[in-house]
Amino acid sequence: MSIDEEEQIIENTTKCRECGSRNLTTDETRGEISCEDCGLVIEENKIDPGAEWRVFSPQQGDALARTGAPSSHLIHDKGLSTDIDWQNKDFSGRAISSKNRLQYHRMRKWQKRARTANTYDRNLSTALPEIARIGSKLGMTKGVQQEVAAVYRKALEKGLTRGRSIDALVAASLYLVCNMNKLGRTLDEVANSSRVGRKELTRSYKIIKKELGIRIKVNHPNDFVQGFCSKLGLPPETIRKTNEILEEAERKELIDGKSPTGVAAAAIYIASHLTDRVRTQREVADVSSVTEVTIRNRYKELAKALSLEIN
DNA sequence: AAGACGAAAGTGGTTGA
DNA sequence: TCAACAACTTTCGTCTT
Repeated sequence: MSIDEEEQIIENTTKCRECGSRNLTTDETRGEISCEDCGLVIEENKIDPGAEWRVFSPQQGDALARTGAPSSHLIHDKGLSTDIDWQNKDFSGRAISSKNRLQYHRMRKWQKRARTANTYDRNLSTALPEIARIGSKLGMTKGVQQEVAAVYRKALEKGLTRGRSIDALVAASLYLVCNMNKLGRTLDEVANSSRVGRKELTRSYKIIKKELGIRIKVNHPNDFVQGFCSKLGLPPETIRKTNEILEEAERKELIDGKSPTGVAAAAIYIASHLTDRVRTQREVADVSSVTEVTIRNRYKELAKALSLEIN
């Protein structure tokens, strides 16, 4: 790699490629680096599954190298099991004699069976692909998906799957992790991406939360601003304005008891007008999973209390 | 025609007896 | 377990641009 290329890479991770700002924040739990000014996610999945050492000579590389793929919660045995290869070659690549082939075949068969023998593992081998499926559908990073998998494992160990569908528990774990990390995914978004209905999801969600003793701080409108605004393609300026409005609203106690998405949506709606990047109530409603009516109601309250006029 | 407005009735969740 | 309740949704007619 040339010096230029190296500098380019360093540049890419210290400066926003959208607005050029150097005002970046690192979010450890999400594994994201994002721009404070425009909200662009610069780097996701920061966790580097590669080698953590630097190598200065080939000999040293060999000495340091451990073996195998990185461990992952997303594979039902964490990727740590050994496979008997389906190629009829031995470890050194030589062909296996025909005499031994039959024996190898039997070994493979039993290994495969044994690996998913107990219900725990069999459960995981359906659940984990599902986590990956919904996770990527919702644009979650691999790191977050791993966290979901970890929560799911705990639920499984507590025997929460008994009598419940795997899909429901997966969706619930996923939603839980979203809430824990303030990822701003709504209940509806998760329900729509999974195979379970909203009702089933909330039920499992409550159970899993209670049984695992996880406390979630109630969502704040701020948690959704970033996400909604980027879906609406709104500039940093509008995001800033939205946050100002929310801050003011909080001081005047207009937020408690209201759905945070509704408040966020209304604030964004107002901000979009104030900053001349107009979005309709319909558009804002669509990305925030609230109705126009709710936006109107919140917006009226906000406008009145903060004496804001939009035209 | 599109967007905003508001009334009215319906829905699902929470609370408290 | 049930009723009361607030927040929110759905639906629809009307007004404004």
